[in-house]
Amino acid sequence: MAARARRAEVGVMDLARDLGVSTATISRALNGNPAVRPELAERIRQHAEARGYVANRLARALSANTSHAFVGFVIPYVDTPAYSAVAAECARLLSANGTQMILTITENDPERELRQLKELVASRVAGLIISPSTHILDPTKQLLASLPVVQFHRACGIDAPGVFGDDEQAMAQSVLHLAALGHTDIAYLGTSELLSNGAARLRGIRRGMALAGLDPDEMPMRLLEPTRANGRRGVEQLLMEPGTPTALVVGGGSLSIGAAQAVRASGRRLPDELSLVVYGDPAWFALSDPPLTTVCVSYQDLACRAARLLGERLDDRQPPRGGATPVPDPGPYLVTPELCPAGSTAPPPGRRRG
Amino acid sequence: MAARARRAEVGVMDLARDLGVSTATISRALNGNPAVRPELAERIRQHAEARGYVANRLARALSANTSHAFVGFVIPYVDTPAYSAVAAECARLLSANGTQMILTITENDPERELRQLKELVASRVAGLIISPSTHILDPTKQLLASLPVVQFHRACGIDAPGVFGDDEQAMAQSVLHLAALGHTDIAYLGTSELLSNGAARLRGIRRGMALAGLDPDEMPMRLLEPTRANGRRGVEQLLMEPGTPTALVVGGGSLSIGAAQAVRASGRRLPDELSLVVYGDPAWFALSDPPLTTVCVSYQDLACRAARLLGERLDDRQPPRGGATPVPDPGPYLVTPELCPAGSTAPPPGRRRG
DNA sequence: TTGAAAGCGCTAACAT
DNA sequence: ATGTTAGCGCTTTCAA
Repeated sequence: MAARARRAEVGVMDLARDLGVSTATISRALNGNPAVRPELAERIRQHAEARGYVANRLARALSANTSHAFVGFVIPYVDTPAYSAVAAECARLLSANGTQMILTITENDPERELRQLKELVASRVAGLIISPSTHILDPTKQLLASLPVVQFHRACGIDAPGVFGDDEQAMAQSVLHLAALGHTDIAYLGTSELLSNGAARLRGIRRGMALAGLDPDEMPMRLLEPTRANGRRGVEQLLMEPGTPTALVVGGGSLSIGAAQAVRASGRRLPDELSLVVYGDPAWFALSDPPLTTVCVSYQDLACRAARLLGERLDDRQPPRGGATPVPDPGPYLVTPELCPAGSTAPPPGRRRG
Repeated sequence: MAARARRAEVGVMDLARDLGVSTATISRALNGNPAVRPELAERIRQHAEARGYVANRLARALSANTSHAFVGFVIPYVDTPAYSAVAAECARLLSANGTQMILTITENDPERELRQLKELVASRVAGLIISPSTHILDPTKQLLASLPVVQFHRACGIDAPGVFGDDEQAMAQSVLHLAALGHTDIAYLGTSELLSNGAARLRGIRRGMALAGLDPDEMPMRLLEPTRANGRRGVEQLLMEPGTPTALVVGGGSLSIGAAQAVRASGRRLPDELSLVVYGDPAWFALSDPPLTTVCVSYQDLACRAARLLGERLDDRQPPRGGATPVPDPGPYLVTPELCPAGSTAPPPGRRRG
């Protein structure tokens, strides 16, 4: 009997006919509009349920010209925890809000980013969570200015709130940690200064060096696009240079994985022959032996804030009148990474022998 | 001047008025309908571009009652490569097709899964790529029967194509590998038999045991929900049992990570005191020392096939008449994992000393 | 408290 | 080859 519930596609009109009321009443009841007599509303809801009615989100969003049906989630990659953890958390929070998340991968390609952003506004997304590509295009910036945006991990000079790791602070700390152990020859492998987070990390490193009484300009370093391969490459280059460093700090998650591999491949023993500080999610490094001293970032925390931030921004929609935004922008949220010292850092060889 | 391009929201009507043609012509031109005079079509496209027109996907999808605007991507988790790699690849392929991907995380909760699936059909998704939850609900199955679906990693007894790792084969191989080294006390830590892949892996293990002349029923094993914590727990339990095994096979990605950690924490040396075979993406285990013998799965490969499969299914839409599907269903696609022997497997202690 | 009717922005018959 | 005219399924004035 009930099994023949094929693609019947029940709509408001059907419900209205069934119950002898108007589509308007149906709509109101289903949206919890208090103007409907409670008893009637209940009956309508039950009937809708019984007939297996599911509202067409497209029609709804089209009609109510503003809606929370979709938000866009735009990231360079999804197969690294820095992004996937945030994606997971945002999906969860948005879903609880009845909003669907359109996932979009840019692979750090500015053209692709722009194209996909256009498609997203074409889908009338209520807002956007984005980790911008390195070389963001101008039209992209303009687009971003036209709707609620929350950025994370990377900032791209637009006027939108964002959540970021407080990398500068953490990186400085890691240098001081090494210096306290007695290291003076510290090398840095990090991410392009064109990335806002790359720049912040480098600033931190330099500040740490200065605070430790070392000359930042003497420091051997490599700034590369953040990939595992570059992590390996960077280590190989840095360890081949004259005046080999006794300690290496890596500023970037993917770089760190590659770097740790390369260090092991080079045969250098941690921490006897080299001290190593990596960056990222501790889970990545769980298997390495010895455990690595890590600048730990809580991506979960970051994700929560990003999602919540967008939630607030969406609720700011339709400020009744007047141009002044009542909610003061609290500036960027900083998630403070924590330096977790472990077995990969120790005094340098010279010190230990002396 | 051009800077005041506020939220002007150009629509087909505007373009039509500008150019003195009808909205129908605009629509046709923009959709590449050959019925429009090429010159006019070109002019229209240029004007649309110039005015910064972006078609409203919602209106489009609502009007053209069938569309490829959205597909749903439904997975239990996104922060593990088994899923995120597939998500990335699908997003890429779909995007090239002008389709947006709605990401949905079930966290393996059947209720949540059903709810989200309903929301997806409410958004009139053209199809679905899904890795079903463990205890899928009956209404969920019915829903899945009503639209093009491709499943991956896990099968849930619905009539839909899918792509899976050929785990049975690979797991059998790993047992044979250990047996060839001389192991007779082999333990297995795997995933619930309720999961299709858990069942397949266990079948493989048993087959391997039988082929090696060992009694599968004697084998110590634990079948747990696939999490890292359970990986640790399982190892602790198995290594505490009387008649401690000399080799351990782990069937599951997250389990493997936890297991590797627990083995190290237990102080057992690989491969001298214990041989270990893990399962999953080699990248996870890149840092472990010694390198782990791994059943390697190409998630990228799997992802490609899944996305392509859905592409085909979507093109099958609207079979003009007649009920017979012209394209024969090729059955499940199997991606064959590869056993990569490394330093974590060796002859058992007894053998070596003898 | 409810209904009638006008859209939302686009596509697709059906005319011309 | 182009225009006219209905819708798609819902929300939302405006009236009653």
